[in-house]
Amino acid sequence: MYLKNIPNKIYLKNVYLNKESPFFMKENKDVTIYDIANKLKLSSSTISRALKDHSSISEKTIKRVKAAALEMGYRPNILAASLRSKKTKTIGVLVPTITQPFLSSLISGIEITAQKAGYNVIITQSHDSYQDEVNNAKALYNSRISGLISSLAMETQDTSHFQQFIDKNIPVVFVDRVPKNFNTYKVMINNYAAGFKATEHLINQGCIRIAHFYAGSEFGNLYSERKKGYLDALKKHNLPIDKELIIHMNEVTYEEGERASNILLHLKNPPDGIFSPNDTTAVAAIQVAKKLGFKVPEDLAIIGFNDDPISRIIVPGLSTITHPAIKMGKTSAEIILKHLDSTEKNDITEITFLNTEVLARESSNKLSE
Amino acid sequence: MYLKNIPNKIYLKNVYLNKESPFFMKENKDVTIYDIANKLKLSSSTISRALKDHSSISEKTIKRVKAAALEMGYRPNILAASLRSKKTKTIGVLVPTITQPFLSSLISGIEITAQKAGYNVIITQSHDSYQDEVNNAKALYNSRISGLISSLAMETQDTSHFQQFIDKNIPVVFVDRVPKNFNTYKVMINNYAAGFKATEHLINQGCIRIAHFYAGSEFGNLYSERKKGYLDALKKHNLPIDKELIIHMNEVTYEEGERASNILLHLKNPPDGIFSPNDTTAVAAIQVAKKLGFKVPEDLAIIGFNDDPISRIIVPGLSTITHPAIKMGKTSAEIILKHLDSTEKNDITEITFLNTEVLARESSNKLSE
DNA sequence: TTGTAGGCGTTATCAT
DNA sequence: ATGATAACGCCTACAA
Repeated sequence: MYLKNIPNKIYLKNVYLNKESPFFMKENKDVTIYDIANKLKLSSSTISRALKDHSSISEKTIKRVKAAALEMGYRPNILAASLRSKKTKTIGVLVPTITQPFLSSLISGIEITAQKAGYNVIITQSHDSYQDEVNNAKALYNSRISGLISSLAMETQDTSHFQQFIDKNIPVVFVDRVPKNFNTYKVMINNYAAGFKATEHLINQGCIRIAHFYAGSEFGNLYSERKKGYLDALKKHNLPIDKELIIHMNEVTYEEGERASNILLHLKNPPDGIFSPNDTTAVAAIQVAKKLGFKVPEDLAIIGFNDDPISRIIVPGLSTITHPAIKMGKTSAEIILKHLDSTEKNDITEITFLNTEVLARESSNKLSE
Repeated sequence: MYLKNIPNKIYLKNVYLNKESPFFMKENKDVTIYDIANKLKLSSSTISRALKDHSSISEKTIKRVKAAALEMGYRPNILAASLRSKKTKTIGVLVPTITQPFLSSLISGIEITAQKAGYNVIITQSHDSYQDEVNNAKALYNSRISGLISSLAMETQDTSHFQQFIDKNIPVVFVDRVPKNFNTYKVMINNYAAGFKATEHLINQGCIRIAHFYAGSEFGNLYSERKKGYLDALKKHNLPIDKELIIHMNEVTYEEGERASNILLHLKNPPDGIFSPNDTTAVAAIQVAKKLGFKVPEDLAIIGFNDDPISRIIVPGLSTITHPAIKMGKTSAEIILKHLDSTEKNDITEITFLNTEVLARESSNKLSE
């Protein structure tokens, strides 16, 4: 009887031997279930069960145990539990950067949902570099995350570094910038439909020569889908497609937006509308237009994409496509949690499309004149 | 000889019994140092040492071990190592929100530095709620983070929930919104000096009636320091202090900025300059001023704080105070790493002040006329 | 309802 | 230079 739970007892000697925590320091050893067991003359397994309200433990014991745990300042050792159960309760996030408004909102949504479920969120940034993405994926894998949420780096063409998660049945959710040929959960908006809507909105406002910025690699097919929507909207309304009005940019930065806008607005026959696949470049367009003496929206209507904070601050207010960032984050996290909860095989090819809408502000408002 | 390393062998039976991973699934068991040991007819301790280039292991063995590890797809189990060593290699971050440009940049800096050192970053948001801050602190504590970086919630008056970390010798770094009476690492800017510089800049531009927005609780003394700098700059230049021009706001939001600006610009004797403690409210001031027919900077010069992305996009460009967000993040992480590296007692009362500068754009440029 | 025992994977200590 | 062993704290199959 008095011999049980010995291991920890012996080790207590170390409290006095360990240089880093001599007995006079308050850096006291953590209380374990063994300590509670000894105090209550119970076994460690009973404590373990009681703390989790196991059905086989009597009400009375459960109460005693919990009271003692509280009093002794017990905190469960997640590491030990994880090692034993092989489950970590952490979600890994791997995105290009966290400083873009869309992505920081996305992560915020993930954090809120994870938080509630008692999960930790580990973040990593690829800075749009393929190599960093590969390295971070490896690091997260080694950290034994229980699920991964990722948005691809611009550079990424090959996604085999995500396969390791699938092989271990660790759910992977791609958000927004998703790969074409990788079977796993995806949370995205319908970029084609959004591009179509945005363009049609300009057409409805009376634009007949609509320009488009078009960006990035073909792999994360997000921008090319928006472009398709743009083209099809023109077709539907019998408007000619003028290649001169479709400008490619490498990055969707303010500078690239300025460059593209300058090209467009110096054409002999400049556009009367621009559909920009991003708010930053749309704002650049507004500024360049104003500088060159174009009136927005009278001479040139502009619509962006994302509903970034600037879009409501710029004058005139930028019309844009709403992009439900926080909701996408929450949804992604929910998918992970659901996958982990269910014991059966999940269908990981599920794709969730979230809704987007035209948010009309002044920059496209030609009709009220 | 053939009996050693038995434990794992026996357990292998479970591979066939475990419902979640029957033998025909590829969800194979992780390779452990025992597996390598068996294959090479060595002991697990030798493997463990070899993998860490321990000096007592022969070159030859180290090579053999590493080759085998690679070939067998070994990955170290961080959980087991952490449990054993009581060290986790994770940094916890507890901030009001990650969607503010300043904070997302801060976290980005933290992540970059942590990444390089092989640390994970766990993020949590308090949403400026005291209760959430307390809960998140507890959760991070239970996750056994090795260090904490935090910026206080607006609501927070009491910081005793951070004491648990100090008691366990877990380094805590407060950034930007730091508590007055809590002895630990702090990384901040000199808000007093920055407020002084900003105000003096406006005075040098010829302003003689300078207004100021003033926000938030007194506890995180950041805004009150900026205000002190403002007041002292006026004094130094023998300008009167007019209480009418000092407007308190509860939050530093766009809406509050609009409200405050409207009050100011409807005064009989409106200001000819505004020092806003934040870019968002400064931008609001620009917009309100323009709407009311004030010319910026001719009638009203404005300077903000932070150098948020909007400040260079708004027209006229917003003069502001640079706030080295990424650097603050990197510095905070470095402090944590340094603390963890050193075996001696550290001086945790160290305060690091980072430099800020006036970044003059058009919104305060009265002199070039 | 409660207890026993052994293992999760690694590492430090003490041998050899 | 290498090996045996116990311990980190928790959990669960099996026993009582």
